[in-house]
Amino acid sequence: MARAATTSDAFNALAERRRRDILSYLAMRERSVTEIVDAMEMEQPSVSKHLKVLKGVGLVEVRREGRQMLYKVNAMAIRPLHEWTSTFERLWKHQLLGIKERAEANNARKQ
Amino acid sequence: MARAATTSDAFNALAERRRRDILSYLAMRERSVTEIVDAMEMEQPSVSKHLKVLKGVGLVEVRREGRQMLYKVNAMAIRPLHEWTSTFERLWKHQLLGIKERAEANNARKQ
DNA sequence: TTGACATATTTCTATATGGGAATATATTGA
DNA sequence: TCAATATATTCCCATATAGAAATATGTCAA
Repeated sequence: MARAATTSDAFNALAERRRRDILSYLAMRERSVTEIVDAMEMEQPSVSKHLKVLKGVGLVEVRREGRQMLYKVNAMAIRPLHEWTSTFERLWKHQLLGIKERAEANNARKQ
Repeated sequence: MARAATTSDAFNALAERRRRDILSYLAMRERSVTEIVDAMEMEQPSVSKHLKVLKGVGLVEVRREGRQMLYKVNAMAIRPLHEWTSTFERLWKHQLLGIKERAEANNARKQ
């Protein structure tokens, strides 16, 4: 078997940096494909293909306005990622606390 | 160009479901490869390869104990994902609020 | 040293990609 | 109807998988 399809879920779709960049750009507001192309400095066909993947997993929504296609983020689709990572939050906070404590113990020794 | 390597960053490494499962399992505590194999119901070589990818991006750490290799999560490496998704939190909360308001307006109309 | 156990690596293969280039489709205004 | 604008699709190709199978490496205990 090969890697899971980019369109299989949000995790796979967002593995690609360019698609995360596009989503971040869309976070401000709805944008046309041309606006995305200009902002991202990518070829238009590439942008269209990335948008297709994002749409495939429900990360963006589209509506037509004349000849333009206006894309916007569907933030709800990002929640599964946020929630999965949140289950580890306790762990890294614990890690950070350990680092802080060791640093303070070090400082005390140096005084 | 093809897809970015699974080892290029945490986003790519975690796109694979099996690797997320392994990390979730390790969230409880340090585990040997055999324990992971038994829990995940995967072939041992597959587990070793997934662990190699996870280690490659710093998502796990290993230490040897006799003939066993004990793997544990490095939760810090998950933070970039958490933080990236957090930038959209405001948006989905806004979405949820909208859904709630529409539901309430609907209820009021039906009374 | 040898055998058993634990883990890692190699080889193979089908498959899906991302980008580039070219082209197709859709919509508008004249 | 036609040209211009906006977007999508197709074709090509180098590349990196994940899993299966076989094998290699490392460590201990007797």
